[in-house]
This record gives sequence, structure tokens and C-alpha cells, in this order.
Amino acid sequence: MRVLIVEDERRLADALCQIMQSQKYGVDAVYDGQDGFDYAMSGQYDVVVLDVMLPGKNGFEVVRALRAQNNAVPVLLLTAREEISDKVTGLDCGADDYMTKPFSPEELLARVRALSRRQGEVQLEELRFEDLCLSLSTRSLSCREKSVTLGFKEFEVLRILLSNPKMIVPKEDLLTKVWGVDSDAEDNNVEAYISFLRKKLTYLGSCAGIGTVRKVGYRLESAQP
Amino acid sequence: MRVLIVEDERRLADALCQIMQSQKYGVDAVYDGQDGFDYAMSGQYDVVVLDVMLPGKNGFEVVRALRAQNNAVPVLLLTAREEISDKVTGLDCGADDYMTKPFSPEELLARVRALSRRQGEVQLEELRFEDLCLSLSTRSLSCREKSVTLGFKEFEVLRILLSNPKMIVPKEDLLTKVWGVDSDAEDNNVEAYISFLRKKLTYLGSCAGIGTVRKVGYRLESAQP
DNA sequence: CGGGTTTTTCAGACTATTTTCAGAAATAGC
DNA sequence: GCTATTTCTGAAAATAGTCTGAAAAACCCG
Repeated sequence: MRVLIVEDERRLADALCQIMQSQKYGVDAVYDGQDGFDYAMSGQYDVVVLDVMLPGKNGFEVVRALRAQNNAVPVLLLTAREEISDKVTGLDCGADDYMTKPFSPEELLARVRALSRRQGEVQLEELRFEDLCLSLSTRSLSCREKSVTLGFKEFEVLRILLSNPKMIVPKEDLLTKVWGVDSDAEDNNVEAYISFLRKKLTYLGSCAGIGTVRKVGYRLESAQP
Repeated sequence: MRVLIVEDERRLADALCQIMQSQKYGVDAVYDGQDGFDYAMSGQYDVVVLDVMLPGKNGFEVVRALRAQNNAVPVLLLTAREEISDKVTGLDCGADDYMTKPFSPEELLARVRALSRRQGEVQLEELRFEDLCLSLSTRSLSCREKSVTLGFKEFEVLRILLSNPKMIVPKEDLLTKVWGVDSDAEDNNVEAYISFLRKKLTYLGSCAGIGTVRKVGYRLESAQP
């Protein structure tokens, strides 16, 4: 799960990041409305936490702009005071939820979870493909009797592949979705993890495998000799 | 997604290409109105980004000509100044959207995305001709039961031929579209790939074949003796 | 602070693709 | 029919992209 924080007050932004990281969520923070919009448009986030008061472009404008572009990423608005008019404005603009500061980390997490769940249609508890079953809660991958646990990155890579079975997933996508847009990770990182995953698939004896599409990416496929 | 850039200022054209490439979009650039019209008519683009000020034939004329030919490719007009009269003229001519320079890459991408989305959305998933079916997502070519996967260049060459079935595609076009305008590849490269493709067509047992038009180029044709 | 796990980095092996080459084949023009 | 030109195509060489083991580094937990 990747979360975008748009909050100009650094202290708070940092705190929000920490809360997200505590859940092992991938998190990026930006500090003004325009950046918020641009990042949100990148399509790599599952939830955007957006302050209303922002330099450049306020939170309402950001949401409105996103919706105008047909971007449906779930947005949680943050505001300093509970003003009913703000709340209405926010939801009218297309935000999905609304929270007033101050708030507890638990409340924030609960709302973020709720949003991401709502978004992802019935949030699957596990992903399946052929004889594979990836448990999203325990990050374990099983096949028939055997099962192994995956590291965080292994898990993310495989989750993305399992979410698009048989579709080619560009290596570039894996890189930005798992490592983040502005990470300095390189292609070989993806390759390394694909290699790890293949080793585990082999160990499990699964009939599913990860195929390479040269110059483009990878995809989950079934039955290889 | 394939984008055509029509922009006489090389610097800007190059920049636009880069922006598109960053999204993994296929992109071609031409530098005057007539070429713009000709390329746009080829029907292989999802969006055309068209400067208004152009040598030869200006942007308005290009759009008008396209629409007169019943070509509905989405066109995004670019102009240097925000002049309301220009805007009206552009949209009246049949352009789909309008953007004033300067603009941010994000804005451009957002508009291009919006245009391609608005446009029917029916992103071709595969190209067909006779008993052949080229899957654009898996880069595989199938015919009846059999199927083979194509390398990158093989795929590009065949895709262009399939986009213009029975039309003669100049060898020169294949060269510039697949290898790029300023590549030092020579005719024999195209010939070699045509040869590869023929071998695969034979293997598949397709009734379609690639015909040679001496001194000009190639074309897909059906039923050879 | 350890000890275990996960992540990154690196380099050499490996592979598919792409290019190059050269002679054979085909075609057009005379 | 003969020649010049163009195209075809098999094979080999060159290149670019990928895989993977191993080791180093970072991280996490108590």
C-alpha cells in the first residue's frame, strides 16, 4: 500500500509519514498543492492524505482538479477546525473522507484503511493464481501444502503481478510502484527480486511461473514444462 | 498508446517526445503541417499534439482537413498565446482540446490522457488480418492454434504492416518508424526482419503473406499461390 | 549491542535480439 | 538472353538485456 501525504507543515508531515511507515506502508510526502496534484496524478498511490490549507493550490482545488481529470484516487482531507462548511465543500469537491486535526494515529490509520478498502472493491484477503495463494495479511505464499513467507519487497512485487495475472507488467511500473517514483533503485533490483520469487516458486513446486518479456517487463503465466 | 507530435520548433518537438517517452508512449514527430496531416491520416495514433503555427499548412488547416476526411483522431492544439479567438477557431475547426504554451509536462500528459480516454477508450488490444492475430499486449502472433512470440523489432514492423493492410508501406517508412529517423540502420535491416517475419508466417501456416513491391516497400496480402 | 532477516550491489554467465555479411535468387530493362 | 540492380536469406558476430550467486550493507528485533 502506498500513501501520499500532502501537508505543508513539515512537522506534521513527518509525523504522518512515521505513522504510515509503522504499518509498512510506502509513503511519499510533498509540501504544496501543485506537487500534491502532480504526484497524485501519477496513479501510484492507494490513498492521498491531503491538507486543506496549502500554499499554491488548496486542498479543495487539488481534489477538484483530480476529479476533473477523472482520477478517482481516494482522498482523505485534513483540516484544522471542524467547520461544517469546509466539510461540505470538501466532499462536494470529490474528497472521500474528512478528518479534523488533531487526531490520533489510530483514527488516521482506520480511515486510511477504510478508504483503501472501499476503493479496492471488496479488499481481497488473498490473491490467487493457478495453485498459488498469496495471503495479504500474513505476506505468505502457499501452494498445495508448502508455504513460504515473503519479504516486504518480494511481497509487493508478487502482489502486483498477481493483481494483473497474465498481463505484462512493465519493469518500470514495478520499479516505481514498489520502490517509489524518485528512488534510485535500478532495473537490476527488480530483476533480483524476480529471481528471488522464481526460486520460491520453484521450491513450492507451483505450476505458475514468472515469464520475461524482454525490454518490457514480466508476467505471471501458467504451466511451463 | 501512440502519439504524434507536429511541431516545427525542433527543441520543443524533442522535449515533447521525451515527455511522451517517459510514459512509454510510442511517439513520432514531424515538423510541418503537410507531414502532420499525412501521418495523422495513417490512423496509427491515439492522440495528435499539433502546433498552430506551422510552415506549410497551419494547425487549423490540418485539423480541418483531417475532419473533412472523416478522421476523428483526438487533436490537442498548442499555441503560443492565449488568444480567445484562436481558441474558438481551433475548437471550431474540430480540435478536441487546446493548450497554451508554456505548459508543464504534467499538464500535457494529463490532457493527452484525458483525450485518449475520452476517445472511445476502445484501445485496440489486437490487430487482425485474414487468419492472423497480433496481440498488442503479449506481443504474440497467432494463427489458428499455433502462435509465436515476436521480438521487439519484429513486432513493430509487423504492427505497422497490420495497421495498413494491403497498403504499400515504403521500406523507408519502416526504417524510420522502427529504427528512428536518425539511425544508421540500412535497408538490409528491414529486409532481414521481413525475412524473419515471413519465416514465422510460414511456420504458422497463415494464408497471409508479406509481398514485396520492388524499389518501394512491402505490404500484407492474402492468399499467395 | 548481536543475530537474523531483508535489501542492495556487483560481476560474470547466459540468452535473445539485432546487426552484419556474402552469396543466391529474383526482377527489370535492354 | 544478358546484365545491373535489388532483394532474400542463412549463418555468424556483435550487442544489449537478463539472470543469479555471493557478499556487503542496511535494517529490525529484542
